[in-house]
Amino acid sequence: MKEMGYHPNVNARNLVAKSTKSIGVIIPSPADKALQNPFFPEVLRGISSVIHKMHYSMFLSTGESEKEIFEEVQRMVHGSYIDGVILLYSRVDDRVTEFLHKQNFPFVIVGKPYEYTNEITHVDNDNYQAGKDITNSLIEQGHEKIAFIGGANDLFVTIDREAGYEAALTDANLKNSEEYKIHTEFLESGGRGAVERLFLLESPPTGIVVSDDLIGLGVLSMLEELAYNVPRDISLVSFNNVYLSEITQPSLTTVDIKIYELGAQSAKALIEKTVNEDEPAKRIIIPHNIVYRDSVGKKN
Amino acid sequence: MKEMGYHPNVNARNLVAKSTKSIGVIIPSPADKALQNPFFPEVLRGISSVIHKMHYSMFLSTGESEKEIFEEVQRMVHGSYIDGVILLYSRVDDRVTEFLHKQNFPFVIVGKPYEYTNEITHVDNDNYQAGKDITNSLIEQGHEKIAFIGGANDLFVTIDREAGYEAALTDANLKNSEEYKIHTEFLESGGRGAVERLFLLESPPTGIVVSDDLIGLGVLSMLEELAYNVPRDISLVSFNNVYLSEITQPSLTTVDIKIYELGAQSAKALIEKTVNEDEPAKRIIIPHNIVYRDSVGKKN
DNA sequence: CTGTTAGCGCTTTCAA
DNA sequence: TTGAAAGCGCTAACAG
Repeated sequence: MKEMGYHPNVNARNLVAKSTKSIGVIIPSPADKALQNPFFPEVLRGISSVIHKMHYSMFLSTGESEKEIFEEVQRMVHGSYIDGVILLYSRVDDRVTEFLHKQNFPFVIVGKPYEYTNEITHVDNDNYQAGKDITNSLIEQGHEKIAFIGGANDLFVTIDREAGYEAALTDANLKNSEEYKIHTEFLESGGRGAVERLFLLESPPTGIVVSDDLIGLGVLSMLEELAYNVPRDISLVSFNNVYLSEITQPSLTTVDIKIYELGAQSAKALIEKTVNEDEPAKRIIIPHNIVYRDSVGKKN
Repeated sequence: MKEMGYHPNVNARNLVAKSTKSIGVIIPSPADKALQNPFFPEVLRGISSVIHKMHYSMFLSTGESEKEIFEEVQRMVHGSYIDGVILLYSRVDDRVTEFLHKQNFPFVIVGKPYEYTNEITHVDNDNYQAGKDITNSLIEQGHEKIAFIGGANDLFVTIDREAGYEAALTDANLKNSEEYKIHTEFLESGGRGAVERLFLLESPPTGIVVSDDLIGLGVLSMLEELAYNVPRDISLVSFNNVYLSEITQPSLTTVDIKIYELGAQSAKALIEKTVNEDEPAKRIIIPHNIVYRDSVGKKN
């Protein structure tokens, strides 16, 4: 009967099984910007590793706008393209999250949900603690004037890491001034001015905590142009431990947030959820650790 | 009838329509390595832009091994998960290409197919010409001793770019020596030795053509560690014009191969092929141009 | 234990 | 123009 060359038709099977063994992965809009950050390829790797192991497939959604994403998610969910979705972002007042939650459709967030924190399975780092740890690593080297440069501040990562930075400062009885905090998309020209202003201050910082390796790379380049030497004149630390941070000159001290693991665990949790209807919501925290490299010097 | 809240079921529709309006995108194995290179996120962007416009979806295949990829492609094709596939690589003696071609399944290659070049639709740059052009840009600055550092040399990109480099040298009556050519995966420690050896030569190069921005970044970092100044001591050019090349210190002169366009055109061609059974095979060449930045100096 | 049948949700065809 | 019916390829339920 099934001699050479028979292959089941997925659509027919899915139709009756009411399951597609596919999951949707949603990249934040605008996808073109997001994909610039090595964070995403790396989560994707993590996700796809377990996806494959479980014989699932992966639909990638990369809308250009929030609206486009929302529509695609709607289509995917209602059309039963997919069994579940992984959200690679968490934003304040996000329609997609709202929708998925209302529909009671299986989904997990990589990051921290804005609302319904206890009802939505999410996998995240302890970004507050990570912010504290990395800031302390600067304090331990004698730095007392430490600035913070972060990306979009409607993102929880930024908020949490910044809060950790502030807490570390406070714990060490160090000045915690607004002048020392910058929020910028580093690729924009605006970022440059902000960094320059930092050094025009009466008492410029000797250390900088940057919320992301990619921004860190931009800052590094800026600093070099402005003729500051890292780590001699100024120390720099960041987050993510993306492969870039190893290659830069000097290499970056950064907190390794285990991006791959973030992806793998989220996929695992999602599949469990799709398989078992009433798998409870949970929060999965991936431990971080600091990777010490060459961008930090002792305060002299 | 169709008041609020009706959504067609894709599987039912696909079953009868014999079309899924989905395409598979195959990332070369091992996907984890490949995804490190910003090239892929960027093609993905290009692909997804037209995919969305046409209301198609995108299946991402990211196997860890050649075998895994092959199996997934088989599953996707036979199970009619997808209407067509985009191959993001072209390798010598590739099973996947062989399979797709034998099956007469719609697919396009980003790059140059090894066999059946005239029967397989592919979108590519003129990498030979690009290699020539970028090498000439070095020659025009007075450089006569120019080295070439390339990645895996079973990839057509590398081969073509290297051939262009050699042609430019020959055309200018310059020395074309084997000692000047290195093939390496820059992330491996081996690469370092190879670069060091270059400068131990009796007559070390004053310019380097690197086959890829990512490798370029690695070389840049190495050079800095070895205390060579770019562009003062040595000039560096590369390929791809990935966002990184703008951010490095110094920024990289590189050939812009329009990665986004590569992706967009391949998706467009594929969809045409899936829609129209006997759309003829074609070769689509995306024009390149050189982006001049700060990594090149005049030979002094 | 093997074989037959109903039905998944849609589109397309054909009849009214 | 509108409505009923057949069938896409499979799985699950049921009968033999």
